[in-house]
Amino acid sequence: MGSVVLPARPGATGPLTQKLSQSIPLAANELPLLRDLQSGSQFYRRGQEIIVEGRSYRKLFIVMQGVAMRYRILRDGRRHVLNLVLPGDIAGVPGCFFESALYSIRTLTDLWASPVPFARIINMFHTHPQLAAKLFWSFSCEAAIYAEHLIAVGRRTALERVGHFLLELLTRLQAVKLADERSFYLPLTQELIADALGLSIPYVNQVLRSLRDDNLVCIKDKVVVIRDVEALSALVDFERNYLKPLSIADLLNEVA
Amino acid sequence: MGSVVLPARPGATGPLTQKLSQSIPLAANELPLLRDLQSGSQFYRRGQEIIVEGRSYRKLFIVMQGVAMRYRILRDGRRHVLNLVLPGDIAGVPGCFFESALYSIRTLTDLWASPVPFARIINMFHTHPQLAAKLFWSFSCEAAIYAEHLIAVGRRTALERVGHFLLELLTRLQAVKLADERSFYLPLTQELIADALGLSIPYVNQVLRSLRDDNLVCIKDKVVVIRDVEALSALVDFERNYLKPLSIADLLNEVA
DNA sequence: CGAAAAATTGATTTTGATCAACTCCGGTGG
DNA sequence: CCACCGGAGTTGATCAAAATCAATTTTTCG
Repeated sequence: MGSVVLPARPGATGPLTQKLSQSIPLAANELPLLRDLQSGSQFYRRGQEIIVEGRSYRKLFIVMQGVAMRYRILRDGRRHVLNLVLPGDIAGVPGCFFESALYSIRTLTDLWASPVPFARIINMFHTHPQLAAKLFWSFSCEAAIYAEHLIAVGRRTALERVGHFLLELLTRLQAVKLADERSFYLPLTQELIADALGLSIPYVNQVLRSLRDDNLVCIKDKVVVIRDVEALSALVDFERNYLKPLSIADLLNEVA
Repeated sequence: MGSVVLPARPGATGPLTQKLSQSIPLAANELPLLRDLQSGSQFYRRGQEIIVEGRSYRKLFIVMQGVAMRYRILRDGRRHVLNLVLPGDIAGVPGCFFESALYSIRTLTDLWASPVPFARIINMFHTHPQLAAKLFWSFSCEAAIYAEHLIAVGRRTALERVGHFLLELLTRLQAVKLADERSFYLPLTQELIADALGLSIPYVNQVLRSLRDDNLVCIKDKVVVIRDVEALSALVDFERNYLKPLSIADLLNEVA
């Protein structure tokens, strides 16, 4: 197990704080707690399994830097990639509330993440109910992402799936300042895309080539450039509503 | 809008209480609150839209009796059914934290459900943090169900998908005493199954016929009988772990 | 009872999988 | 520095699972 503890940078807020603050006003007294949750970064090298299906675990992992994937291997060896875990995401939910892990999580790059024991999260419901509500809200938004994946895989064509996949990553990475208006850096393999979208590798390759030929998407040296976000969104029927949640402020204000 | 308020039966606990209590010990002081949440049942007739995509809404709905589906219509008219909402389920999560509903929810039968304003849920994080944690836990388990759907639609054959779908419903309905060891009553149409699994209607029909011919599953008069649960589970690689969550008791005890 | 919804079936087509090379590239060790 | 190795990308030929199309029958429900 890689286990080099990163020195905590006092001023840094951490990607989770950044992500949350985009749509939820965070109270002054919540910031130190959030910073503390993200302070115990451990190092995991590329290709390492953070969570192994079938084994039990008692921690969540707040990703600080780097990328991982959550996946399952079926009995016939097929793999399905459930999602990519980006900086600011919390790895281990859902699936944490089971005797043993339902899915595996493996790093795609060298990665720093802060492990947080379950008990600490549960405890937060008592000590910081408002912050707990905000995390609850955040998980609900994540569930909306999975729902969109389900629709994409269930009822969309290969081209639409690939387009959605890339546009979603663009939007999610923008939320943590890891993407500019139209491009981002990620070590995506075509195998990974295929396993996330329920497609075969050669067909993903074919779809990507056609997107490249149409000057819509270019992937080179691990940099994904979406040359025309509007055109691609229209082509694949992408609505980013599900990634732009309502500010929870109104609801909280009614209570506070 | 149907809006006949059901008289509250003082002794009844409600399906949500029943479902939760299967894997979470509920404290004595939480029971009245849970009962109260489920007490304001409204009636919705079959085929009615409880939540309409694109419209805003400010309530969740605890289903007391009857069944509904959550779905999305795509621009080309295709429909994808995200899940079935059974008694004891809370309709409206996820998707509630957005400006407008991301999905529609329509009843499949006459249905009674108790609307609960968001503010009341949020408020519970302050007044009953432990119960809030339990609801949070419950939503996380639901997220595991969607993850399994995603795997099924992404990487399983049509036969496996249908088998999983029926076995999952059996297990979920058993948790609220609406199924016996091997059968349950539900108004499933083949169109509904097709739209939930990303298949075409004729193909679903073909798969169901082959299951019937093999004496594994029989659907007649809205009663689904799984003639050999073990054999079907083995055939379609169904593991019910994801529906049997860890009791949260240990985690809560560490705190209380 | 009658209309509409749902189920069933078969013929045909399509999307995307599978199979099989082959290439390109980056790292690594001699 | 270069040969080599393995992973990833690319391509084309062929195949198959499942979609689509088109009736026809059965069931359900008002």
